[in-house]
Amino acid sequence: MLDIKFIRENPELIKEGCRKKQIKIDIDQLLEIDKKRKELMLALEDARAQKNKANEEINKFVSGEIKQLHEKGKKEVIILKMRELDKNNDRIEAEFKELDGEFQGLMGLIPNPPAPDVEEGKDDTENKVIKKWGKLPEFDFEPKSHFELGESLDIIDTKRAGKVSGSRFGYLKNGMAKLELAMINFAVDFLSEQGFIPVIPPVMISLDSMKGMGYLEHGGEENMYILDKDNLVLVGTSEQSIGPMHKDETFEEKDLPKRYIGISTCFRREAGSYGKDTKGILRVHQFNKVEMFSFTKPEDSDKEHEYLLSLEEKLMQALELPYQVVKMCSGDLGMPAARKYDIEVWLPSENRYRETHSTSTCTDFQARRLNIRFKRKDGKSEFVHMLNGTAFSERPILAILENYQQKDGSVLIPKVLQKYTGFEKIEK
RNA sequence: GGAGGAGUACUCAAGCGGUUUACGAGGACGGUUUCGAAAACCGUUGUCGCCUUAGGCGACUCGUGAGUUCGAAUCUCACCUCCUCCGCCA
Repeated sequence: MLDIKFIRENPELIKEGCRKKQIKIDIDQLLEIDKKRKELMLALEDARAQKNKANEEINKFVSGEIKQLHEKGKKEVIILKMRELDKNNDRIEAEFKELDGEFQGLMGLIPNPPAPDVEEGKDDTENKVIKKWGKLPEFDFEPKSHFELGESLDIIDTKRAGKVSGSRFGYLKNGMAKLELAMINFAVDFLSEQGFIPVIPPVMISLDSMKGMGYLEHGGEENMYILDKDNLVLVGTSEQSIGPMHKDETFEEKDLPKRYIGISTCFRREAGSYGKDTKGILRVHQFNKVEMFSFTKPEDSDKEHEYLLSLEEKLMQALELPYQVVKMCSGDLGMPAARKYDIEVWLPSENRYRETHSTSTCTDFQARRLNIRFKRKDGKSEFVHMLNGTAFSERPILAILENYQQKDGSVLIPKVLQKYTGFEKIEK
């Protein structure tokens, strides 16, 4: 949700933001509705004020004295007047509610405009690589893909998962299961040291919460598992569960930035990705992820975004995996994001980089919807800024398998993870 | 699943149809005082809007939403959340 005051004052900027994100919304129509809505609101307030005033008249003649009024026939006159006021009130209120519904509906569809430094582009083909790190591995043998390794080492089982659950699921077994736990523990330890608060959040959240995070509009619900009977949604990332934690709350200025690490399973329907990445577990309906989430003051959010990116890089560097950083163009940003960076890891089997991390700043967009504020020293309250970023998911493990594979078919474990796994190698 | 009880501002907490402008206490912030601090005292401490120079004024706000009434924190209904007891349970 954007600030209507800001839209009134900067309509061109908002129009440009919508265009850059390739979302069609008639801002002029919105402003027209806003104007009428405001007039109606004033009329409604005035009508209510009249009613309240008339009521005060009656209040002057409480209990016993009201009988006196009655005798004089004055009560009937006042009450008749009240009925008139009531009618007027109801009429304006009904009119206002209708217009307000229209207004809120339109407001809910306007995306957060891209940050000024984000380049315009239509889709992911126009994203820019801004950094490369690490040396690509060289093999003196034909490297296997993660799913070939998974099968030969008996650590990933998609066949049986197909039998039990369907496509895009997998069993992680043996060394793979331990490696995943090791990576989660490593990330949690690393980020705890940075002051992040570890959280295992609910993975089912209310539709309201999901709406507050801005992921239900513009077809977003297509990618979610919605539990109709219970009005719940399975989260696609723990961000969706952590953001609404502080709904309707006001932080003290000294408590910001507030940083969390969410550890959760994530669920995605992957609608519209038929035929893509069908082998192995690169793209699955269910995976575990460690996620960073920050609440900051507005003036700190850009700095925080760079900080989250730097932490993601440090994590990848600790695993010694070659990666590149990609800055997303405007057309590839979601509804709430103002700026987004991806980290893509090198996958030898595909001979290209694939996304493992993503960090976004949503500025005050989500905070406005969820009503999350903070109080400045002078007592004024403002909306916080909210940011998120991946620490680790299952994809980096696949990258470990492929980048650390040996000629004999075994896989070495990155040094930093060895104390967590308790072994240095996965072998048959 | 059954039976009860409760949700009031940042926190605790009174009020249970009309002198409520939501009592009171604590916390936080600002001020007076002080060499400085404590204490004391005086303010401020929800959201939206209108007119403005200071500063006024209005609407909304007692879990949420409807309803009864001239008038609702207070009465009625529905829903949400929490607590206690019973049952079931990792």
